Amino acid sequence: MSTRENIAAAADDLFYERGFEATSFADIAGVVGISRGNFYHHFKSKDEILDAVIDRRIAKTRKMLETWQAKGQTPVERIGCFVRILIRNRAKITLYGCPVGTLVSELGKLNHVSQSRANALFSLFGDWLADQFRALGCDEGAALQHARHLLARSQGVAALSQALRDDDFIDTEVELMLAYAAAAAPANSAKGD
Amino acid sequence: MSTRENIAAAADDLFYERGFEATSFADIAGVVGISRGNFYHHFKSKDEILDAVIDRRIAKTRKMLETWQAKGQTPVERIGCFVRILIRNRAKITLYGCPVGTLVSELGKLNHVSQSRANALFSLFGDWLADQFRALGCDEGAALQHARHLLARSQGVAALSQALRDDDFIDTEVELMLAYAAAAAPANSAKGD
DNA sequence: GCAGATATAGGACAAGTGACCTAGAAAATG
DNA sequence: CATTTTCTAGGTCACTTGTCCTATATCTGC
Repeated sequence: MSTRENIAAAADDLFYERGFEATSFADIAGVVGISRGNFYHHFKSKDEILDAVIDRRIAKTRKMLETWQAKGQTPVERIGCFVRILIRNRAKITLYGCPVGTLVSELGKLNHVSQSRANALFSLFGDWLADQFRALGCDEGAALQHARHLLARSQGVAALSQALRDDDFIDTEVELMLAYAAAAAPANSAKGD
Repeated sequence: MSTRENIAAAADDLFYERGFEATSFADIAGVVGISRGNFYHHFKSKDEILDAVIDRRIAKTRKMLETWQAKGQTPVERIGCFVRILIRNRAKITLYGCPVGTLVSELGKLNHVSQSRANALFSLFGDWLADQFRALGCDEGAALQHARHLLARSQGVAALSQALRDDDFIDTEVELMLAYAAAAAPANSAKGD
């Protein structure tokens, strides 16, 4: 892996674990094992590193969504893949929250130019989820609403699990979200509504 | 209002709008209109200001919950008061997220000593919500689960509304949460389940 | 009006920040 | 091998941070 990629990878972790502003060049340099002055050969500024980190996360997310999509499962099962990230990444989420949500929140408070770029991560998940609900037979409006609903629910679970520390809480909420997805198809939603 | 209270009030706003770490003494001094050196007559450190801010928020929250409790409404209506904070504070939430959630998240990433103190704010809302569900006839376990569920949902809505910007989204989710509360009483939950 | 407590201003401090520069090492290219 | 390009280390820069100090102002009780 190139030095540039090493820097982006280290920054990715640190921005997640400590936050963007709280992470210094010295911190990243310490992890990568290079000198501080060397940064500016690869990135012109800290903001440029942030953009590289966001690009990295977008690429990783895209790949992850494609994997879920290619598995040939039903839309409900694919939505299950999304929901179960909460379980798969439970340890880190309990400590640092959702990587997307906390970054967008911090950049928003900092009035940072790259907030809109970070929001693209939300759109990535949101659009993909909406596709699944459309595949379930939902019309455009319902698909969007369901997608945002699950996005919000997972954000909430991540945020609260950082405060609580109750492992059962995540499991319970994941089950509820899976049930929500299963009941979202138009034929079923009439019954549940 | 005393200078000490002025400092705490200004810090309260700034910590919410910009974040704890991103807010400097110079920022607070600018808002209050005093000199930087004057702080240390009222607070020994920045962390002490943070504690004062948390105390302030706890007191305000307690008062708010008491108001809701004293209104003599039904438990479902009281839960509605909680859910509708999202609408009442929509403008600020869209810009800065939930004051409780974003603070707890930031302090968690900073490994800050006062994170547990900030978590008390979550407990305040959580315990109160659990009381309402208990009043609805839910047993201890169900009441706790419902309370955390709504807490998480409201966190998620706040987090997502900072990214989206769609006013309809908040309204839709609030309606769904109100419906959830209305259906939570044991007699009704059997029907909905 | 005086003495003591309280409050305020403004400067100084060391430490850390992002940014920049230059000299030299390493790698690639001819 | 020589030369050009790419990379790296370490120092320096101006600036900001939280913290602390001292001199002055304001208020309070006698």
